[in-house]
This record gives sequence, C-alpha cells and structure tokens, in this order.
Amino acid sequence: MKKNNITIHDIARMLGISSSTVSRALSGNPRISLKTREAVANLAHEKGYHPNVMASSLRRGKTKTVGLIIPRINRHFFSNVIGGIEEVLNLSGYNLMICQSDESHEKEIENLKTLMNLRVDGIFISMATGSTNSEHLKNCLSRGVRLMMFDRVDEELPVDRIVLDDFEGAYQTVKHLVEQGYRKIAHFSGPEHINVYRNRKRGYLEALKDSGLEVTSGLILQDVLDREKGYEACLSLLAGKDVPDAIFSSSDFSALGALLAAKKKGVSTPGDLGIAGFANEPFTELFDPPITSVDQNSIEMGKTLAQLFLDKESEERVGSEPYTIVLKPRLLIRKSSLRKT
Amino acid sequence: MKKNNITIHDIARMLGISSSTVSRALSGNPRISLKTREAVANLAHEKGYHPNVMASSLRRGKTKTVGLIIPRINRHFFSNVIGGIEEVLNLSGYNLMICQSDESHEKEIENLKTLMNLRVDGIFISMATGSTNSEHLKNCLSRGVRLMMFDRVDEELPVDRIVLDDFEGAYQTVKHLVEQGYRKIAHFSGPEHINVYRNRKRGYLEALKDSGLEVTSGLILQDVLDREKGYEACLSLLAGKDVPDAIFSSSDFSALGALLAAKKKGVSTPGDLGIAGFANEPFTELFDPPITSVDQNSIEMGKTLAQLFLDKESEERVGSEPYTIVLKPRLLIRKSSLRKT
DNA sequence: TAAAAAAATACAATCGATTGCGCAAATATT
DNA sequence: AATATTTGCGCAATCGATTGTATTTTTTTA
Repeated sequence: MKKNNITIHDIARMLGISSSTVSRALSGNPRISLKTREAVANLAHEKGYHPNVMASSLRRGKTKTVGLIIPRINRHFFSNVIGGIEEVLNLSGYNLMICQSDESHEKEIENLKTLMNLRVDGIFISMATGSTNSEHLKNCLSRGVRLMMFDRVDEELPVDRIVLDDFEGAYQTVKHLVEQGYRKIAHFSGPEHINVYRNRKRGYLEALKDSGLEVTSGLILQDVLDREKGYEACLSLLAGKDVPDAIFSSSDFSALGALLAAKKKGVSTPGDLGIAGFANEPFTELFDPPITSVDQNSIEMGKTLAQLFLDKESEERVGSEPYTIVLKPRLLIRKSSLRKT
Repeated sequence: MKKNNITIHDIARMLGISSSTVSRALSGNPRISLKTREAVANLAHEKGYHPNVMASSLRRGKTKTVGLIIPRINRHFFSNVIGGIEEVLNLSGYNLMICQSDESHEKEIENLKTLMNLRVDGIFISMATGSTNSEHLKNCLSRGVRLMMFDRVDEELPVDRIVLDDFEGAYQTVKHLVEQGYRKIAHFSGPEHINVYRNRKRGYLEALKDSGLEVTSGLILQDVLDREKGYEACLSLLAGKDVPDAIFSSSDFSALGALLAAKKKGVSTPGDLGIAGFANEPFTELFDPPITSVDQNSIEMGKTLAQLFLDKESEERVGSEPYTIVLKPRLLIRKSSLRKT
C-alpha cells in the first residue's frame, strides 16, 4: 500500500492545530469545542482520512479484533457460527480473523501463534479432531489471552464455553426412533476425546436404556463421520449378523453415506432402515427421503459467544468466573425416520 | 489481552545489549555475531517472546495481511478459493482477513473500509451481486491500494484479474447436451451486470448457433440462481408452450431445483429432461441422478491469485501492467445429461 | 606498535494515534 | 479590578519494532 495516507498530523497541519486536538476531536471528546470538532470532521471526510488501526492498537493495547479458530469454514455449522459472531461483533466495531485448523493439531497451534502475534483481544476456538490434548490452550491462558471455546470444547479448562446440549439432542432423536417402532438402533460415533461425540453417544445409550432396549456393542461404530465411512459402515452392518433397523449418526455426512448405501442395497428408508443424522446440514432436507437431523442452533451460538465476549470485555473484571452456556438443540423430524404414518 | 507480553526491550535488558541488536538478531541479520544471535534466540524462545505485529507493521508500513472480500464463505467455490489462497500466502508468512459481503453493495463498501483501515497489503475481491457499479473500487485504487479481482470481476478496471473461462465452460456444456441429442435447451442465467453470468450466457448462445439451433427467448430465464427459483422456473417451463428437453443452468443450486421439480412432475432426467449446472458444488454428484456440472478450478484460482500477488509484491515495480489470467474450466459429465448410452 | 580496515553493537529517530499534564485564554465570582 | 474557574488546546511521552548512522571493539595490515 502506498504511503499517500492522510494522518492526523496532516489534518492538524492543514488546520493549524495540534495532532492531539485532532485525535480528541475525531473521538468526539467534549473537551474540544464543537467548532473545532466540526472543522476536523469535515476536513477528515474531505481528505478521505482513514485512521491507522495499527498505530491506534499499538498505543491502546487493544486491537478490536477477535480471532476464530475452527476446523473448517465450509461446514454449515461453522459458517453459521461465523455469521452469528460477525453480526454481533461488527456492531461494536470489532473484526474477526478467521483461521482454519483443518482438523490438525499442528495447524491449530500455528493459528494460535498467529493470533497471539496479532495481539487479538480474544480467541474463539472449536477444537480440531487432531487435538487430543490442550497444552497449547493452557499455554495461551497462562499468557493472559482471553480464550473462549465453543462446540468442541475442553470441559476441564477454566474458560468460557458455549456448547450445545448434545446429550439432549441425541436422546430426543433416539427416543423418536424408538417411538417410530425401531428396536435395533445402531450408532455412528466420532472420536471419544471430543466432547460432542462423547455426549451424543451418552444420549444414545441413555435413551436406549430408558426405553428398555439392549445395547449391542456391534451396533456402535467409532469414527464414522464422513460420507465414505458412513457408506462402508452401513454396508457392513447390513451384511453382518446384527442387522439394525435404524441408524442414529453423529454426523449428517455419514448418515447420508448410510442412506446411499441402503439405497444401493435395495433397503428402503424409512421402511426397513430408519436414519437420523446430526447438524442439520442443508443437504439433509434435499434428499429422497429427506434426512432427520438435529439443528445445532449455530447462529445463536455465534451470537451468544460474541455477546458474552463483549460483555466481559466491557466489564473489565477479568478474573470473573468462567461461564458455560448450554444451548438447546432442535430435532427436525423428516421422512427418513418416519415409519408410522 | 494482558500486558505480560515480552518485548525486545525486555530481552535486551536481560542480556545487557541494545534492543536494536535484539531486533537484528531475531531477523537473522549477519551483522550480528552468531553468538549474540543464538543467545537472543534462546532467551526469546525461553521467555515465549512473540513479536508485536502491530508495532512491526506500523514501522515498516507493511502488515503482511491480505484482505479478502467475497459474497459468502459457505459456497464451495469460495471456500476452496480461500483454501488455495491460504496455502500459498501462509508459506510466505501472510495472513488472510476474510470478509463477507453477503451479496450486498453496502456491506462490500463497509468491508473495503475496514480493510483499508487495517492497512492490508492487498485486497482480493469477488464482487457482490448487489454491486452494480465499481465506484468504491476506483476509490480504493486511487488511494494506491493493491486491488486484485477474481471470478466476479469488473472487466474495465485496471487491476489484476484471475477469472475462469466461463464462456468456454458454458460452450462445452451446451455442445455436450447437443451431442446427447437435446435440441430445445433452456438456460437459467444470472444478473447481466455480472461478468460470469454474461459470459456463460454468451457461451450458451454461441454453442446453440454453432450447432445450428435456434435461440428461443422464452427458454432463457434471468436471475434464476437458487434452488427455489430453479424449482419454480422449471415448473413454469414444463407447463409452458415451449417445453425444453434440457436445461443448462448457470448455477448448481437452480439446476438442483430444476431436478427436484422435474422429479415432482414425473419428468425423467436425463430421459425427458437433461440437466447441467455450473460450479461443481459437492452435492451435484450425490443426487440421483448425479448432476452434470462445470468445475471452476477454484483451488487453483486461489493459488494463482496469491502467487501473482506475492510476485508483484516482491518485484516492487508497482506500476506494472495489470494481468488477466484466464483459467480453464472442466466439464464433469454425469448422469443427468447422459441420454445416449 | 601505530594506523587502517572490518566487525559488532549502540544511539536515536521513526511509524501514527493516544493521553496525562500543563498552560493560556475566556468566563465567572467576589 | 483582582482572583478563581472553566474551557480549549498544545507538549511530549508512549506503545514495540525497525533502521540509518554513529561509535566502539576487534582484527588486520603496514
């Protein structure tokens, strides 16, 4: 960028006043007379003055920027969270620096470092699958960074957290499947070290128990989160000796894979095999049959996250107790799990 | 962020040397003895020194940050472009500041302002549908901002451009439909003021002409880009007097809408109605039938964009002629447009 | 051994905005 | 009219890193 940028010094010189006056005038400080303030505002506008954020940040020790670390931006859930965060943050003049970890621990550490160098005022993070420990986060905390976690969180760390009631979402879904008459319900799960998958599985188990159904370990498949894995898993379930009559998947992608596999094998959904996913990806309602899923209240999560950050930021009392806010999921019943008419 | 950050001055004091030496040592300046450089590096590492990017940017007039303005991050095309950009940029230590215009002109202007305040070293932009003029971009240029456009570009502005050969993509697709025996091919288009839709339509028209087919104005529908509009448009085409036997859509979303509408009406695809979209959204290959589409080479576009930026940035010769790089599309023929066996 | 050359480091200004403190002018108070 | 307030503004330091120009130290050369 060329250096033809106007500074407050330029404005000061043109008006024959000092740069401190210009600074105060621009910020609307009442110690400066209205006449001067207007003169400054006019000239600034006329000359196209843009404050140098770096200089201001350096001096004030605040960047008015928040960093966001997420596994992937092209997941419906995360892009919605981003939307929610920006909606709230932008109103207060904050910017969002988005980083993708690509589910890799190393990249997550790299992102963290980048954001720390940038001296962002806060960091929002949803952990990568690859992050099996939180040393890097602890490191951050010990430096005094304002860290906030959402969705995929470390439940031990003393930080603010916004999470979905994954247990509840899973519980309701499985209960719904049972109501529809399904009795042998399989489950596609994710890595145990990630809270959301752990909790969804807990919800699944609890719902089975409360319904008087038996838990069959062969029906619980770990690490089945993408379409390919879902496809394979479904095929092997259908070919196995414990054939399920429904699948509750922790991921819409693997639920879709299962649907495609069932279709391939001539197994009808929802008749012979009920299917339900999780996350309410847009594609779920477009397939035939549309796939039952759980909406994660993603926009709300983003907004809540940002609002909590802003609240704490304005309060100044840094040492306050960390909050954990739990949002409610919403079960979206679609044809793929509707057997009764 | 708390102020317990270590600075080069702290390191200098601890080592009993000057901060300028520390600065040079950290940057590996050979004027500093190896012994000192190592001592500095060690202490910096030990104390967890993180350079203050703001201070450095302010002094050097370079932020090592590039701004990106796109309509939406959750479009497959754009998130891939982001991936490509980051892959190249991160290697050179640059960061990417992502802004969404939400297809709104006002937001685009707002984003531009934000990025200018941040003094980013360059701005990559793909224009919003709502932006019917480029005054805001001209404004930017006159301030000396290094602006680069991609995909949805202003073809008049003196800036670097990376675009897809939309004409070619459309031409090939329509030619393919003709080869498959389709004769009355409809077209879903987008706003005329956007280059990509204009060029796709041109490709469509040219292909019809070269195939000796007549252009029927009733078969060209403007502003049919999302699923709902595609659905409606297809219904009305099927109910009209000029019923097409194929649809070439400028958007995968409206192509999907058309597919769903055809299915609803009992019109078989590809038998009675061939369908082809544009953008190679992931869902296109998952439907039954999978939808023919045109891949936009999105990752490559991002990489090219970033690489060109870096090249020009290192060359220093700011006034060089703007480039326009045209990438080739790739037609992905799938079942939705395959009538011959 | 003294002078010259080279190597290693220090000094101080700078980037642009902010802000505590102080000074001067305008207004109010006695 | 003299003093006390208030109002409006300028001075200068500061944030942390960078860099042109000394200055000091070490090494080389005559």
